[in-house]
Amino acid sequence: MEKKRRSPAIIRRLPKYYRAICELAEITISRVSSQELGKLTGFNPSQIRQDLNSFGGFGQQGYGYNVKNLKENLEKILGLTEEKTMIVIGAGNLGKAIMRYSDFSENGFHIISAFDRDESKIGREIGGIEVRDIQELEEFLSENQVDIAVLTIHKDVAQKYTNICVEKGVQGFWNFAPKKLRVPKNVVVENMWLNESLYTLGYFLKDVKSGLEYSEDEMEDEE
Amino acid sequence: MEKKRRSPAIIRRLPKYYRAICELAEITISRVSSQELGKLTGFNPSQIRQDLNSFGGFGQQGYGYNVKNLKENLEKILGLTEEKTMIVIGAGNLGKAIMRYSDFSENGFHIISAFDRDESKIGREIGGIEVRDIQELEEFLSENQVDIAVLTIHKDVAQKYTNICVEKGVQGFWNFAPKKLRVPKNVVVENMWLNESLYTLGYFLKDVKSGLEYSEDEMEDEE
DNA sequence: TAGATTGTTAATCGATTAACAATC
DNA sequence: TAGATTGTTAATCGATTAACAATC
Repeated sequence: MEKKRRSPAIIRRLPKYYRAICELAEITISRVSSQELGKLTGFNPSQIRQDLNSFGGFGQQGYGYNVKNLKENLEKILGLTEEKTMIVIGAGNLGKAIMRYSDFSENGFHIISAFDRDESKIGREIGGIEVRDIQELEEFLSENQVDIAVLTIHKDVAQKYTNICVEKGVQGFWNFAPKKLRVPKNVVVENMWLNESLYTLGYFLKDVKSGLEYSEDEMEDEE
Repeated sequence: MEKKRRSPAIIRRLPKYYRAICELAEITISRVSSQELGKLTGFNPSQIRQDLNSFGGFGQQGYGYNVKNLKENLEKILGLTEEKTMIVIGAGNLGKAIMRYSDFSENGFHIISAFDRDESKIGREIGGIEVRDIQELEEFLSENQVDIAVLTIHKDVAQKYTNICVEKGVQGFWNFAPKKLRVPKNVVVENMWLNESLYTLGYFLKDVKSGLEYSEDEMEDEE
């Protein structure tokens, strides 16, 4: 299976292919061409073929891709069939929102605990997940295998708790704190920076408003 | 000021430059070179100069960039000095988190109302913002100028409320619902898709784990 | 077999980086 | 003036798209 170039750009398209394929599977469509997949996702058919082919020949000439088969392959590539453990560090509004958002566990992402320093939160259960004293983080990590730490704490302490997690072998970080983290090479950080996203939106909005609707109302997919 | 090529890639770097410049301003550093800015942000100095220059000659040969000046220019470019109104559609966990996150208003992004269909939420105040009946959305939009709608509702109704907003002149959408929206050309959508982000993290994590720490422990910035 | 559509190589396009002249 | 660093053009690199042979 080890093939070809695989840039982060490719990887970020995979979930989009996966979503489209899931929708097709849901309405029990059994085959799809790169052409059709392109229509659904907004990507170039050629690009889709190349992306998928870099992971293996999932298609069949003259036929296209088998939906069920491709779905399974994408799940395997993305690792959605494997069970992953997560902890949430910082049970504030955002942390709570993530804890209550149960959809992740459908794809193997399980939150097994949350941590906070706030007395009033410690001991409570949110979305069926216990909130522990952040003081116990290190001990918890010694006793539990954790794949991903979700950072929903203040940016000023994000690095501190990242270090503790790294020390204890956590290799994945989903970072909502607007702070660039320093981590060792074999550790992965995925940033979810709300403010940067909003600023970007603000720019494009300003842009479009100053452009004064040059082409009124034609519907098109965003992106 | 109208100059050069400005790809989305450039625009998405601007908030990163802005953050770095803010940090410098905070510790009262008055000048910075593209070289130093590169160190702080992880971008190539050449790229930084080109990016900034596409908006105007903010620097000075032999000196670099004046921090205060560059900060102001970035604010102007990003439109952070202008006041923007936002509404939150869907006062669930995520919606609430955003309503309580007051930092946005520091840069001119003001949430003026929220909407939900849930009786128990309607009439309540969250983070100082009133939650209204979603039935009143259309009326509210007729009476209030809204720049950005934050979509934190279920994906199945995201398009429906987007249409209402578009109809009433809303041109910016910050979309947390995992659903590609169809909008007219002069409307901007910025997607914040948690699940795609998490899937991507999952992939890279799997990748790094299978790579089995080929180069133990060297610290480096992520990204 | 003919038609369709992939897999894969080649061509194009755009974005990043290097180089250097301009100039503070 | 000499040194530094931008602004800007040119070179490189990588990613996207087109083309087409392979093959179901």
